[in-house]
Amino acid sequence: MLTDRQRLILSAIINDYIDSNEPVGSRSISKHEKIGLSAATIRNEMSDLEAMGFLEQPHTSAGRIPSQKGYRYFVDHLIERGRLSSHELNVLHSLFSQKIDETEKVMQQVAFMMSHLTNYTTIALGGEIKNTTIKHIQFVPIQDNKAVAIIVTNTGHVENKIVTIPPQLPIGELEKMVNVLNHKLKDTPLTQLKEKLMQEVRMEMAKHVARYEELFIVLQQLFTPDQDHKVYLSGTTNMLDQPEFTKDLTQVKKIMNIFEDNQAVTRLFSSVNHGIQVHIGEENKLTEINNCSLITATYAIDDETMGVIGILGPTRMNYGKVLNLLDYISNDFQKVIKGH
Amino acid sequence: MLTDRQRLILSAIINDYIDSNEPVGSRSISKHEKIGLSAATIRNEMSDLEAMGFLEQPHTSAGRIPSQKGYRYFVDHLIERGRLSSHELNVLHSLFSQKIDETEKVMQQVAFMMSHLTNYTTIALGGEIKNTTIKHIQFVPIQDNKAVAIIVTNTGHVENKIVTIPPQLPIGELEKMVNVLNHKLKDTPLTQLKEKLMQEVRMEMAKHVARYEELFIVLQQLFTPDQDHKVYLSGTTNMLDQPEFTKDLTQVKKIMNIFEDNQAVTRLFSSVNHGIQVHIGEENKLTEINNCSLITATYAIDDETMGVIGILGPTRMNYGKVLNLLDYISNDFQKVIKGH
DNA sequence: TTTAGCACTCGACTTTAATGAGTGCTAACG
DNA sequence: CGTTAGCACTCATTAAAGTCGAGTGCTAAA
Repeated sequence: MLTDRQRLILSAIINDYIDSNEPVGSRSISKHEKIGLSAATIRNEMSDLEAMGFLEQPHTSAGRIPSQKGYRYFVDHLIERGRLSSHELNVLHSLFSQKIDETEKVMQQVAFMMSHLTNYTTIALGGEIKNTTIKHIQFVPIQDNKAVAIIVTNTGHVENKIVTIPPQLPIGELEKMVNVLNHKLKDTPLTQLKEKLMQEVRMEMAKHVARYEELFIVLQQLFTPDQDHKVYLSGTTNMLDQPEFTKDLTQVKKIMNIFEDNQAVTRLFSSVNHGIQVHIGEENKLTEINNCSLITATYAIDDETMGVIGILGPTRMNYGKVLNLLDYISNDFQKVIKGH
Repeated sequence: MLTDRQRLILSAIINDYIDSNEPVGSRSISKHEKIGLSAATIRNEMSDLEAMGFLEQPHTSAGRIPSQKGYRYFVDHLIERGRLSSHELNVLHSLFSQKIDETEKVMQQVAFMMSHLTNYTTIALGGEIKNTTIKHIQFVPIQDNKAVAIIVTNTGHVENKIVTIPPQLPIGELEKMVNVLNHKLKDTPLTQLKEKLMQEVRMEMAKHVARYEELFIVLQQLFTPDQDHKVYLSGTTNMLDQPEFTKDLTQVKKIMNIFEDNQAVTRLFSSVNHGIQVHIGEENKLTEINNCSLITATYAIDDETMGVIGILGPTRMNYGKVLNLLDYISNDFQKVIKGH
């Protein structure tokens, strides 16, 4: 579809634009080492590339900028993956050597480092429920009729929720229920939880526990998935450094408001697939970020998909750099969690 | 120190400036209903007020703006507290009627509403440890040598942390330790925790638990206060609506970066006293917000101080409105937590 | 003590002109 | 036939000059 020369030129234009955020002119391209052509020739090619939809012209007498289609082609075919710089490697290794135990802290740290290495906003989603199993369930009474329900998963995550206990419940019934729960639900994947609860647990409770219907209602409350993903953010203000956003603050506001809204963030990530993915401009779910690109990477521990890291920047973002970093993090993430 | 007339004029100027964000001129003040004076007279008074340090002049031929001292005097002596508007009351009542159980959710909700009612940024700090006591301690093993330590407080808050268990610890020793802990630490205020741990618990463990030194190290890790306050934010982007900040984005960046840094936030709130407090401009701990004002209110449940809500805006913020709202929330906060 | 009048200041805004990077097109060149 | 030099034209950006008006300080009169 494109000649080698056109690919070379397109690539040069996009790379230049990513650096400068200014329409790229024919003359500056013709000066590139690898291209031994005059500005006039470049102009002809540019004109063709524009006709094919890879480039756009902000106004008649300006240079060209990449179109969404241009970026897509660039990401899919032209991008050249480099090595990480020694600085990047140092930062990442310092991260890996930290042996942080709590997943929360790790997430926060990873997000922090990514945003600092890229100068884009990093969004990390934790706690994918796939393959997580229940390790332990417990109720701790805290007031007359309230108790904290605590659920521990095999990943060491602790979920807790305050529940109301039916009044005048005979002492011991709660304990019986907990026994049933632990017996029946231990090692149950969260995905099968609901199902198992409604069937096995219900039956077992009917056998052993007095007033089980009331208690069962409590359980249903407890296990209904109110949990949005936990969102870890870092570098949100990096948005303010991008000249394309600084010009229109209302847009930055809209974008940053997304960060405060867990639901919106979850929606944004709802179509993320396994591995590394690039969502360019209007390919994104939320119109607010239709001139941003979001690069997502799922990460896993012991081959269990755990969550997603996303890097959000302008469509004119440094795809190569971000992809390299995410590749690295994504592959070696378990090392961090497990402490090298 | 100030005549009644001067107070009236100062008040009028500040109120005008809060609305308009523009230097206030003598003519506009002389038009005020309550002031039956000509612009020339106002000018003389303004000149005096400036000499006394309550007003400033951006440049020779401009109106006056309040100085920090002016705001301080305004807040301390001139501010008139009004009633909440019916809209505000509605919003707050809808909040109170929600019966949300989890403190986390409540905090988030309160922050959300405050930021929407004020159009300033709201920062809520949860989990003041004063008067919180320990209700239950437990260890749940999750891998060979790891366990989740869970601490439940009387407020229903659950703290959890992953700890490493000494290798080849005889089964049962962990349990023994937990028994000791629960026995000795139950109902201990968090403030006395460290002390009690080092003395009573240590002794008791020495008696009953094998290899207690190793386990004790684990405990020390567990109870060291790594816990920054949990920070709930809402309306961070409201900063971008304030014209004084829009002009200098680097400043907004600095401010918003604080929000991402738990430590900085905690420092910012470190000097907060009981009740409602106004921190104007340079009175604030962090230089980044030296042209902001922070209004803080401690809130309590059952007379136990729980945490702080802070509203952050430009020094030219609507003190009256915010104070009214915080007063209300602060007094009736328990209702929300307890579900009316 | 208050006020009207007046000259003066100075930021904000508008207008105009100059600049220059970039294009498209045409004609010549190898 | 692809490539390139030349040239007229476009148009955003920047700078300079000029206008406007809100506001002040001071003086003198009520």
